Amino acid sequence: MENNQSCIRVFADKDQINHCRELLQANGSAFGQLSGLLALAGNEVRLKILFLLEEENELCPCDLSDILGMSIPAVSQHLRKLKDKNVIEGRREGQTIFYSLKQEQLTLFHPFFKHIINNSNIVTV
Amino acid sequence: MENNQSCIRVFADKDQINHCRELLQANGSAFGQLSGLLALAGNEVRLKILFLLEEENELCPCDLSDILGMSIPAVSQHLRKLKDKNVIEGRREGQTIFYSLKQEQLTLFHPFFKHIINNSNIVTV
DNA sequence: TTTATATTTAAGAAGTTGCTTAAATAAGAA
DNA sequence: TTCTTATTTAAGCAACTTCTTAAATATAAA
Repeated sequence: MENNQSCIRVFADKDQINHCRELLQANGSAFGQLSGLLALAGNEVRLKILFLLEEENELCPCDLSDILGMSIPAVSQHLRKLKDKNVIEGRREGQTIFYSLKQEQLTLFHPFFKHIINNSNIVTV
Repeated sequence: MENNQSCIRVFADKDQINHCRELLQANGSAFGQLSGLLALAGNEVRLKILFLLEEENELCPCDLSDILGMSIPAVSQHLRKLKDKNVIEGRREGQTIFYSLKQEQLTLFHPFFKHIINNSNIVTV
């Protein structure tokens, strides 16, 4: 931002602005971490994957590809993002890898699943 | 997806796959709508804006620019996205426009604010 | 070992996001 | 009206996302 003659309102409440700055500082990396997780669920495909894992307990990339109607590499790349942020984990059974939700971020994601069910009921009924 | 000889596992559970497809269909546009909202909060700047509006009740683009340390047009463009999805609303007072959270999506976003507070406490204490 | 199956990885293209700068709009004060 | 302040809008650009296709990896079966 090269704009030094920035707006700084005449009636700006300096105390409020400082208080806000401190609020952000006090909460340190929490914003980055949380927004990172929300960005995962902010993609429709990944939200569906999370919802399906909640419902079915575990699913493999192949089945997800079939269910979602998209290529296996595309699904695999979404799963990797979810795994990288500790949202899901995989267990191998022969050639197949079954993915499931990790407990770690479930408290955050759980309300979304209810939100989906509730919202579609309103539309459907 | 041009890949017709798709993976379709030998041991795939056809019933489970069909059940999943129906689950997605039954919930119609809910996934698109919810992921759209989550994508808003999935940006660190916008998450901070939402958090600040929750804390301060209302703030103008100019103050937000000052608090967040970014240009006014950049802030304004984030506010527009939030307004377009009915998450915030503005009221004019002279030349200043004060933005605040709308009740509409508050149930969804409220847990995030608690999450931020809790998470930063863990780190700080 | 060769072949088939399940998954991942990598390179590249197309689309989206989020900033910048400059110009436009809108209201208040001189 | 002209000037200042607050905000929005628009064009352009760099970075990021998400897909595609092809190749690599890993396990199991012939």
